[in-house]
Amino acid sequence: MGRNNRKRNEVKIGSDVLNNLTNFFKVLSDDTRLRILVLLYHKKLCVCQIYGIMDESQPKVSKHLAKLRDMGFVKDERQEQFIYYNINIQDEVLLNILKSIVENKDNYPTLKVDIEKINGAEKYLETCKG
Amino acid sequence: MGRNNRKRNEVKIGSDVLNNLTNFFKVLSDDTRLRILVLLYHKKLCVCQIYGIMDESQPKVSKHLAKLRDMGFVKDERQEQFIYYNINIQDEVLLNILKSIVENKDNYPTLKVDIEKINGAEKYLETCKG
DNA sequence: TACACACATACTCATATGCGTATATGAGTA
DNA sequence: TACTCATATACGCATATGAGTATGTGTGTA
Repeated sequence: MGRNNRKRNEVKIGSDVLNNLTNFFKVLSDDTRLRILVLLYHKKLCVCQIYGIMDESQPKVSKHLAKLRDMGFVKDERQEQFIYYNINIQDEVLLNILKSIVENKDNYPTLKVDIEKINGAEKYLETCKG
Repeated sequence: MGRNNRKRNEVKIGSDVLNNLTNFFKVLSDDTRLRILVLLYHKKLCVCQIYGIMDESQPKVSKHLAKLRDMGFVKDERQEQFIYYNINIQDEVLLNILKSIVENKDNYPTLKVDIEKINGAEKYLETCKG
């Protein structure tokens, strides 16, 4: 159930009927969030794995994860010491967009490298203990 | 050749390899631009037709068109008194995203209405003469 | 109960974004 | 050349956004 009773934002961004779409594109319009979503599209990961794989700072990744969570595109879940995030998108149009990006990952070297690192994701748990 | 020798921005936004993608999503993250792109995906239109169909102000539409043009997603072309814009996207991934949105226009009432108005686009030329 | 670890958040700052209003520009025409 | 029309841009404003640094929070463990 996520971070218990900690404050959540329950963000409601925009007011137009196009909300679903434009909010999703707002999310994808930032490199960090795009990379995160592509990662989570493949596999549930904990925060330290994510910023380990992406080689970004913990607060940066954490903040973007919070935004993704508040906008409803990912869900968090504690497992022992770690908090795992997984994707939470049902909308077919949105899923297809992610799918299409992933299928063409060869066009996007950064994403490709990220994805390749997923297979060694456990390795990045060691990243945390430092 | 567009607006002749008027200043053009030749915008170069972002620096990452993900540019193509994230810039496109930046474009789509604004309702106005999303609607414009969806319109132009169907048919070449002049400015007054666009803001007529969308029922938005001329400067607002014009400014977003300029942005779309500077980012290379549309092209402009004068035909007599009017300046027509058409879409200028070759990237298959990006085209597929638009295609997918259009195919699911039933989910997006605003887009659906816009698209339905395209068939009477000539009518909106009269909008201009006012 | 105190500590360590994984993660979240607050704060500050610089920059970007979108809007409305007013005005400029350039092509065509009288 | 003066005028009109379609479109583009400038300006000022309010708000949003992202980054880094520092610190808070809660769970598990010693």
